[in-house]
Amino acid sequence: MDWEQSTLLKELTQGMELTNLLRKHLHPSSPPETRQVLLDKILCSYEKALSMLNWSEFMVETKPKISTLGSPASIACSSHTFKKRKTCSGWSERMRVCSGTSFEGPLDDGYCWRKYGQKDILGSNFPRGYYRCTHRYSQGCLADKQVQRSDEDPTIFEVRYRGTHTCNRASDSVATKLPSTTESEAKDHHSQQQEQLEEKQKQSKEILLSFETGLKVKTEDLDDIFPSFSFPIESGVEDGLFVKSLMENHMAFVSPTTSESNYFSVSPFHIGQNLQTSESVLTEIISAPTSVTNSPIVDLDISSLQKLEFDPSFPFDNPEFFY
DNA sequence: CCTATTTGACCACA
DNA sequence: TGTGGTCAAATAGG
Repeated sequence: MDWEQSTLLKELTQGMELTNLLRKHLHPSSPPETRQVLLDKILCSYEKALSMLNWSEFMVETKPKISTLGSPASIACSSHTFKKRKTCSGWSERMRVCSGTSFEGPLDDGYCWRKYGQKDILGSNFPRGYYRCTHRYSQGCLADKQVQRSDEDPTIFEVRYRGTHTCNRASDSVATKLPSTTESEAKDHHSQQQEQLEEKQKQSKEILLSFETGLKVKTEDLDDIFPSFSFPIESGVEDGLFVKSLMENHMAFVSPTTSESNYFSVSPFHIGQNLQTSESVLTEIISAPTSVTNSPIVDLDISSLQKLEFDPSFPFDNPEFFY
């Protein structure tokens, strides 16, 4: 956790320094663009710091409790095959990503994941893939996800997320902050790889965009499966986290690839910002169907989320953002 | 070379 | 002891 602490400290310190810098540029003679850039950078720093704190807090708060997630078989199979097994806590609720066609493989959610395992799951027809953020060691990003093809509908992928992304893809192309003896040579190679990566993501998103109309993200409220488990205090946290994961994905799904719209290539930390302002609304949307006992599945279309993702105060007109 | 994936081994936990 | 999660060596691929 030393890395996390130092990064947190660094982000907060940077935020303070930038604020001081901004103060100097408050003069009307100073160009407004500079203020805008500084403001954006400050927000970026603080959001990153907050994002890290959220993750730590989440780890502490949810660890002792039993996960509200059922076994993977709980959804695919009827309840008689369900085992009340404590899965690894801290996972977000399940999201079901449907491609609408027989589109091969799990959908690209905009992040770089590295597969580290695959396991056949008892009672499931399809194996579960285990992924972690590519930047786990380079940037200490602790985001994880599990992907499993649904038994009911093989075109649907059930995706579960754990942790939030603290990585910053924008910083990849910039020289790495970590001390490295082979920095210069690694940098060239890295930026080259980054280009390939971006190209790959671009292609995926283009495909995704063409699928947008048929794309569905569903969640299931597992309180129906765990009626005896009620965590009124934590449920808000969980909803928030779930929404965060959901937002991150939708963010990726709707990301345009054109160069003129930089906003959508923004880091997840900004999703967090928007999330905080609109969380109650989103939570309401998502938790509303929990009272519906016979249909716990929620369909969320892109447009409803897209509206919420837009922050009217966001500086759309600033091309320097994240550069 | 380097990075990503595959896959059997290993481990923790119930 | 069985299961799900993770590790790490082997392998693939650019």
